[in-house]
Amino acid sequence: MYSTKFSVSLHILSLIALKEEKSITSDYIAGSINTNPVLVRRLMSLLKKSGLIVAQTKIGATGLAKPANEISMKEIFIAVEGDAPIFKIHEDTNQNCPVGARIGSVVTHVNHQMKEKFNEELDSIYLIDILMDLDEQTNINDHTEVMK
Amino acid sequence: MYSTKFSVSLHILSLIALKEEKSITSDYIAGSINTNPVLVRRLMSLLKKSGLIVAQTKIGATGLAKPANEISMKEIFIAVEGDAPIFKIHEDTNQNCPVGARIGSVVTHVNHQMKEKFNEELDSIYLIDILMDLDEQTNINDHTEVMK
DNA sequence: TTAAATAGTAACTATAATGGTTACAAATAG
DNA sequence: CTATTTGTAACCATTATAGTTACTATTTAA
Repeated sequence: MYSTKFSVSLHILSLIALKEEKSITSDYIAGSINTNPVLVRRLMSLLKKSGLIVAQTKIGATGLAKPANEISMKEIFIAVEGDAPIFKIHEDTNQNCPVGARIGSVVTHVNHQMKEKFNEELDSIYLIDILMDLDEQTNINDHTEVMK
Repeated sequence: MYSTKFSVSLHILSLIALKEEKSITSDYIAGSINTNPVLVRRLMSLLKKSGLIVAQTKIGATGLAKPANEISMKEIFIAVEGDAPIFKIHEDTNQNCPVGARIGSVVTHVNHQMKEKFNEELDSIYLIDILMDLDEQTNINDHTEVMK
């Protein structure tokens, strides 16, 4: 199972996208997630390096680096989890066994196939969809007061 | 990234499916993988519990529990990696923040969506495909001697 | 110009999962 | 019976994650 990095990043990006002030700090974001600001800064640093958000010292994140309908889950996932294959492969199999000698390339092929489909799916969902889902929930449920 | 359990399981299942003797032991399989027999037995135990192979004390695995064209990657994956969601979600978000209170169900939805596609893809590949790939490789490359 | 705030990062800790190993009881073929 | 093999328990080393403290660099704004 992949770590919480991806889902926490969606939380961070949503807060930045929906903020009403002109900027938002890692301290504030950490307060919404209920975690440590350093953890938030680490993820924000990755999101910034991947060109998804704009942030600067002293004032915090000023916004998304591009519109929410141009930021796909794939970009976000790769930014924080990397672009590694889906599963690990045991190297160093016995080359004297016909199966041991050939299984590597066969499972690597399956691995690539899985990864391709996985990325396709990630690439079919955009940050705007997340924001719309959040908004829908807001209308359905009673309106919670803005965090203080 | 998922562990080597899935790819090692494909190795194990291939050996069992292609064996020429009437049974095959965890010791022999471990020799082809180049790992420890206990690790192989642990995976074989899971594959047996999920109804994919038949094995018994003293003689080892006698074969697949059903034809290779009826064993999907999904069954194998779930047998050894479980059916957990794709990524972890940070619980305990701040319920006083409108985003913190609602992001959980939104990312859970994305998680399910990803998992569903992932399973669909796993369910489109069968053990017979792996065996055919192995066979194809055997015909292309020079024939390695059977492991002794 | 200075002071306060904040990002960015290094370093450390605790926890959990993985891959590997030793050891041994239970089962069973022969 | 006995030798073999599965099925587990228990342990260890390594790695990744999540969280934390502490510090430097930057930069707004007074």
